[in-house]
Amino acid sequence: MMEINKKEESDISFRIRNIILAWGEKNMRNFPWRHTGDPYKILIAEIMLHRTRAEQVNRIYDSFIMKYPDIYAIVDAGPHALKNDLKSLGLSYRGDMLYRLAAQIIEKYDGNIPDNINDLASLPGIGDYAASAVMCSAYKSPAPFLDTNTVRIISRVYGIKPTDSSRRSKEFKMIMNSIIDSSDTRKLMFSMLDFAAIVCTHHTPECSVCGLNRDCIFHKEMK
DNA sequence: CTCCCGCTTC
DNA sequence: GAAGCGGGAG
Repeated sequence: MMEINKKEESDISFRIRNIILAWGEKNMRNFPWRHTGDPYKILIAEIMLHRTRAEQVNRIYDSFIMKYPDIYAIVDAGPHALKNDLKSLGLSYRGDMLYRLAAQIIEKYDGNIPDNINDLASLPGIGDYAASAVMCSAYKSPAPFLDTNTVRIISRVYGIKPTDSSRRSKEFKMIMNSIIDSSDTRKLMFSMLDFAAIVCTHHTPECSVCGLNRDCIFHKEMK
């Protein structure tokens, strides 16, 4: 009984992993923060991406990094200048947050961005998602990305109704870990984000061209 | 677990 | 109206 469930579970994880990775090979989007291993640049991207579309961030990201090449440039600039340069992204409190973030990294960590999930998540403006993104992208740790997009894929395929707390729930984290297994986590997570943004969209998902439709409970119920 | 945030895009 | 590579506060 338990054996069968476990096997079916791993079969689905296996198919999700490979289908998403194959899709990503051809369709993964190409943002500057996805190619760097510099924890600072990834941290900046995550602050900007907070509840903000990637295309929107992409418009200002390069010039922002040019203007603020490191954590000390952030502190030197001060909250007001930062708020002004982040204005087009909305959520104006992020200017202050970014300043406090940089100041705390300098004060507590001598300017070095922490390389463990607990210290990262204790920083202002950095929660589970951003901490995982830094661990995965900068420090090559298999940390899962659980955001509205990846949660949507899992909730649809597995038929679990998503709630506001799904992205922090143990259930979704465990499923995501089973999908990651020992694959290239960074590539898989970016592929998954883009798959959700392009195929498994919130409104009118492209189920007819979705490689997961055979396994997807959401799709089965829609037919 | 629930609610809010702020602007842009859909 | 709702939602976005979420995080913090209640």
